[in-house]
Amino acid sequence: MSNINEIAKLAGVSRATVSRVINSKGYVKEETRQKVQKVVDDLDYTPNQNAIYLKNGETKTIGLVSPDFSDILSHFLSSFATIAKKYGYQVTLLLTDYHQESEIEAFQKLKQKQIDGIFQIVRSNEWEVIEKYSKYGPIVTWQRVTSPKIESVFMDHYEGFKLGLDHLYEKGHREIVPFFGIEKSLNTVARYKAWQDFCQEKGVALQAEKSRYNLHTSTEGRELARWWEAEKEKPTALLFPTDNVAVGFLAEARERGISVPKDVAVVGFDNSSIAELFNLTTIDYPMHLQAENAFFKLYNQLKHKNLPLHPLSFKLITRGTT
Amino acid sequence: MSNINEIAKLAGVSRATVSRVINSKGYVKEETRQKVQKVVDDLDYTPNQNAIYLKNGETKTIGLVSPDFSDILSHFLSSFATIAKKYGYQVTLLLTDYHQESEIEAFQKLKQKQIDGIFQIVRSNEWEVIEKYSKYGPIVTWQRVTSPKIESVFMDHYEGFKLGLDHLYEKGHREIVPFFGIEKSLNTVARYKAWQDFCQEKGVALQAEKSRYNLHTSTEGRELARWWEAEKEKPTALLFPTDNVAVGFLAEARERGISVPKDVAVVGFDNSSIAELFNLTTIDYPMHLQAENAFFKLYNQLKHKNLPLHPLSFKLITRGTT
DNA sequence: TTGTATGCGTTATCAG
DNA sequence: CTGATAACGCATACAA
Repeated sequence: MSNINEIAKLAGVSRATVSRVINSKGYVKEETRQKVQKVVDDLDYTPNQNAIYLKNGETKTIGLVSPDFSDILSHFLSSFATIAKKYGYQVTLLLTDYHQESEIEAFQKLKQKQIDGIFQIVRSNEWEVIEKYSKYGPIVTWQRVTSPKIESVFMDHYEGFKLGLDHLYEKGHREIVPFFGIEKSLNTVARYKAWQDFCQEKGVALQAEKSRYNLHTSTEGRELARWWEAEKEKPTALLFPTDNVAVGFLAEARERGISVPKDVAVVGFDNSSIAELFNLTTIDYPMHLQAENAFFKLYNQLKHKNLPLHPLSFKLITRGTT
Repeated sequence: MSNINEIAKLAGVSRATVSRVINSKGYVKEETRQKVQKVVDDLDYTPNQNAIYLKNGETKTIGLVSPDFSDILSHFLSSFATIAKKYGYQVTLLLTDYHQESEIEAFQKLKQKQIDGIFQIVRSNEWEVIEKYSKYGPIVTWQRVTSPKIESVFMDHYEGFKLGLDHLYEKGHREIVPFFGIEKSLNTVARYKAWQDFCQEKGVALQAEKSRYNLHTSTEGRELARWWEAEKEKPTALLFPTDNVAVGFLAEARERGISVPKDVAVVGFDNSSIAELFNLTTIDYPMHLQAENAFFKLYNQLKHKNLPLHPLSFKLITRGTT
């Protein structure tokens, strides 16, 4: 279509001047600036990004590698993309569908100069395979990893879950049942371990048969309220995998006349905005800051800067449901 | 890093020859081919895609524009990406989060030569705004649209839903309750209209209060089984928004000793693979073919070809649940 | 304040 | 079968 040459010719200036106008860089007399701008507007000209990428040797784009559309991804992405944009970067989603080859393809984009860095939610290939790509650009992951080449923004959910359990114990509860999200995820494993250790430490019985996995929606939370009501030996406190599930429970409980926390105490997880609306005691999980840190780590490597990172820790937010 | 020049120097040949080896194009003596290949392997060389894109004037990439991660998107994407790959195209996901400006940014990529064409699930901007971008590359959409510039693979769900309702009527059912997916979606509106028209045509009562919206998961299907069981005036037939929801109903029904289709007839929607496993009567919704058509339409415009399109129509698949 | 010249890394045409 | 050379569209150092 139209290129910088054409604009230059029509405006009666050199390509360099057109470039200066487009990028508002360097000195341009206001008069010529307007002249050039008019031609740009008239021809509806937009620079060819591939030429710019090639010239600059960077794409100002970060690849976000994930095996699928998860709930985490969607939250993470929005925080990550926002902070990235603030620093002039775009984010492109690279879905692998749990295929190792697709993941390799994503990393190849780093090598092929299509993206400047990668943030990886969950890996499919071995770390040794992934590590090799770090020489083509920075790689940061959400998972726990001990590699000098790959940085991480991992948070140990063991700590967070423990916070909730201890809080309920202090409130006098001895019949605590926790629920979990994705069964095989490392975070669920860590949370489960916290439960195990808690039971052993406090000498209370771990009633595994009452717990459940793969809970995500508020609809499922509602269902749990019906389950609790029907249960003969009712637990006195429940610890939910997300605020979302917890508020489903609260909504159904309210409709059924179950009194929280009198009949049963409820603790959520995430401290999402809905938690406050339901006056829900929850564990603050600073995913937003985690996403910012992830970007900062990439940016620091890319631009040899030293932007400070947010300190990350789980926090108990005590509200009215305990 | 290493570029084609370096390879050429080390292999003692010209850039042109290296290019021929890399792309297996043109004549190269086997001996020199091997010599070059060795250097390529040794240096772990990969061509810079931006240079290739610039040179070729195309990226062999289609942008898939969607406002969010929907269930539809995930299914559509996998079919679409598969057929695209077969023709040498990649697919990149462009999420707009329902923001008009984000959608514009996605279309800008067409203008900036970052993608060759666009498939759009659901628009946020007016068609007049979107149309303007069609001069930079082909645009195909999943929605209904009458524009000479934008092609569509729209299917009217009215037809499909009608098929299910008529089938149940023929089987003698007069107490039919349909359920729906996303409340405001155009497809839901079309399905609802089919229900209205059906009731009027057959002279049966439309019991809107028994129906429900926003049903997606099999867990929600299970819940509907419990609802049905508790209901005093039980409908004799149910029409579900997706097979997924329907099989949840079937699973729960089985556990509760509800007999299908004796106690209640069940019809799904989509004819997904799970439908066959549950011997579920359903409406075949050829999304896979729709995705292929979407790509073919883009490809035909891009390459001035004339690949034939699949004929698209809803089909009733009668199985054991009616 | 503006223009000239050069290079980013690749492919394709044309000669040899 | 191979190499020199000219694009692709842009940004920038340097000169003017």
